[in-house]
Amino acid sequence: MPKKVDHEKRKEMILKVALEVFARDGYDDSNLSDIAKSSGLSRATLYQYFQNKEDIYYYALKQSTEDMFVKYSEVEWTGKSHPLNGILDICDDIMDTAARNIDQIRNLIVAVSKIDQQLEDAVYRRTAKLQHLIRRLLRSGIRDGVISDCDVDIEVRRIVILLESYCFQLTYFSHDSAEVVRTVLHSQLEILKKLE
Amino acid sequence: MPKKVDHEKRKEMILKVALEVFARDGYDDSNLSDIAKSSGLSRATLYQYFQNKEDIYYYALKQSTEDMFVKYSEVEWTGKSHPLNGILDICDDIMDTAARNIDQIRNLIVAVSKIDQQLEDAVYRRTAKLQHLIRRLLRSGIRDGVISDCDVDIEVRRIVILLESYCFQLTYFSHDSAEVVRTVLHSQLEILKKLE
Amino acid sequence: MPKKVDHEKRKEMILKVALEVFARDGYDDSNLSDIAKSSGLSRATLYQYFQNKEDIYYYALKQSTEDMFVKYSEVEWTGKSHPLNGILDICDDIMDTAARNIDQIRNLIVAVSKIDQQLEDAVYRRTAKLQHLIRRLLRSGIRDGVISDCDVDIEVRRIVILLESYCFQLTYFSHDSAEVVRTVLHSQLEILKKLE
Amino acid sequence: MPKKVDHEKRKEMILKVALEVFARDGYDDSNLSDIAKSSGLSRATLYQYFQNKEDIYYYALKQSTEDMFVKYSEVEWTGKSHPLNGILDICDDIMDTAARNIDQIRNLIVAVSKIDQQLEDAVYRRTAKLQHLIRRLLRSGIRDGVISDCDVDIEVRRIVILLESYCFQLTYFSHDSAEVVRTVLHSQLEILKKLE
DNA sequence: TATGAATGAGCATTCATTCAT
DNA sequence: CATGAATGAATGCTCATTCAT
Repeated sequence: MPKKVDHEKRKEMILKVALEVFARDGYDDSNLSDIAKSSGLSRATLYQYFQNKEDIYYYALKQSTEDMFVKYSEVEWTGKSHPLNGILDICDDIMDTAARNIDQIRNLIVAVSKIDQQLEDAVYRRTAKLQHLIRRLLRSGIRDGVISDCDVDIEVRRIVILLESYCFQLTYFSHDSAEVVRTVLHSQLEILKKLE
Repeated sequence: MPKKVDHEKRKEMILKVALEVFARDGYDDSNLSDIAKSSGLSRATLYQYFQNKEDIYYYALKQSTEDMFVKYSEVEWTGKSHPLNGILDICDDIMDTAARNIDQIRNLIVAVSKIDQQLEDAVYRRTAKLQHLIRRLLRSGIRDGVISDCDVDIEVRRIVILLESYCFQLTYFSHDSAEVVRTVLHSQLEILKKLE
Repeated sequence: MPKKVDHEKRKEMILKVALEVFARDGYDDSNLSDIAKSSGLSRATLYQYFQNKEDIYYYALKQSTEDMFVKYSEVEWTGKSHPLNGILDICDDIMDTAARNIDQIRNLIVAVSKIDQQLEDAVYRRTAKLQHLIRRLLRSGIRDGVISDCDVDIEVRRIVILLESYCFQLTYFSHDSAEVVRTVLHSQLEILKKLE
Repeated sequence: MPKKVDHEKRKEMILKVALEVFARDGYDDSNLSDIAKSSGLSRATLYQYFQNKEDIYYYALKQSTEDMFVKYSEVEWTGKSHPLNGILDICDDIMDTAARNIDQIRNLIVAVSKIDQQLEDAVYRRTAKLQHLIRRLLRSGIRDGVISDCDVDIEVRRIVILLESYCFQLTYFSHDSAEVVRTVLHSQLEILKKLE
């Protein structure tokens, strides 16, 4: 039973390389030769690990996003002094992460809009836990009287959309522009604070 | 010089057709055969009007954006009851226009990020007059004491960025999501209103 | 209006070359590079005349068979001394033609069995007029009392099948073997002669 | 030497599986992966039993044909009432067998025409015993005065060729068409019967 | 002996671009 | 001016075959 390489490890390695290539050139302008060369493998070998180009793309993105959002399902964000601070911390953390992984974000945006017909659903699914967490924080804040009564669903959506916009600015414009979105987000959260 | 007019007319005609094709299929998935066929010309003839595919794309987009923002240089927006209402009307008008031309917007976003290396500058150039108009309105409002004192440049940038986000949501998500951005924009403008 | 080459002529030239290549290598083992090279054209150019490889194959065969059977719709075969001699002449003519175009025949057999799922129908369609002619000759012979009463349809079918077998022997075996089929065919026709 | 037996057994098993795959998909459209998977072996292992794909094909066919014609070397066919009935029985038996194994026959025809350059010789070799048997039956009939004097070699060849034609019709056309060949064969044998 | 891993060679197809007329 | 004709350069994908373990 010869088993020179760890199949899963190789797969991940390829995906990592592929993600870089896709991020740099986009799906259409990239080609398997590049990915193969960067992987130190032949084009044919890629087909032992993945069905086709789209398959590689799909899994590269999947892995990328799963890594990115997995932590927001944790409970560590709930014990804050003020629920809005919890939300704010989460949002800041997401934006910081995004800022540190611009390539992945860029790729994600271009990518999903091509493969997944319903980007909205795709993002929704991936951020479902995150949205749930924010919703819970908002509700507890309203219950405790520290967040003014508001339509929770709409506020959650606003927050998510601003986070998306942050990523968009990051991708297509600059870090500076993205930071402006951060101030808007902060300001929107501020409005929710109940005046005593 | 009647020939010259024909030449220009035909050029514009090609660009118009090209824009439709690009909007429908995207840059990569479109091809010159389609544009030629839709123009009623041969593929080779396109090369007498433009250097190459990218050239056609570039000018098609340029024309598209120029058409879109040309009206915001007018002065009709200045005579409003409250300068913020003027800004609001302009923003709403832009967003309405965008909503009515989703394909062009989508194209624009994907396009410019490919050709123009500095998307930020490109957008800046195209919206320069618009930004100038908003800035003037803000300043006059502050001078008149109806807009609270604020960093005008930052506010203008916020507005522009939110408008961009509106377009982004329109392109990659849905009309509904985009409308959420509109509420954020309204809310941000509301904050600027001076309390008496 | 430049028109350096006659489109139809070029098409025919390509088909002629293609037929040779297909006849020599078979459909699967042939490739467009070969056809292109033999045509003195580039691979890409072939696609200006035909949709794809299968298309070239299809038309090459179509042309080949149309040429081959077109003459049997003529009436020149009817004025013979004995209707069986007419049939015999036709059959001999077909077999002679086949013997002179072994490559085309070989190609036809391999080809149609791959592309056309219903080879039987394909051959039937192409030999319909021929069958009709033989049927008419048989009937007139029976009416005149020089051909013994028989099931005309079955006899026609026998003749066609023996002609096919002749081609089959020609293709997969040898000219000599095929000639044995000719003697069988002759002998079968002889049986039909009415003894006085 | 138990290993040796296993080796042969496995070889036969592979050939059996291969024959099925080849019969189903044809030589070109089949691939070693399929054969390997169906054999429960890895692709690489096949190369320990056979040189290459063509080798597998060759032996698969060889085994197939040997199985098919092996019984006609027996003597059970000689004790018939009339030698022509013996021949007729043999021919019918062959045609029945062929009709029951259309896939193998089809494969055989396509196959041998590819690998064996001299198909005629190949078939001759495989049917040598059969031809010998028929020849003996014919001669004994002539000697006994129940079969009219004829060129035995030619008649044997006719019979073999009609049997081939039966298989050909079976492969490329239909069972019905093949049956027409059977009537021709019967009719040809009938002619040999000596009139008293 | 068996096989997981890797690959070279090959193929159909697309398309932007050039050029002679 | 306009265009029919031609093509080079890519690209995704397949598969028989080799080899180290």
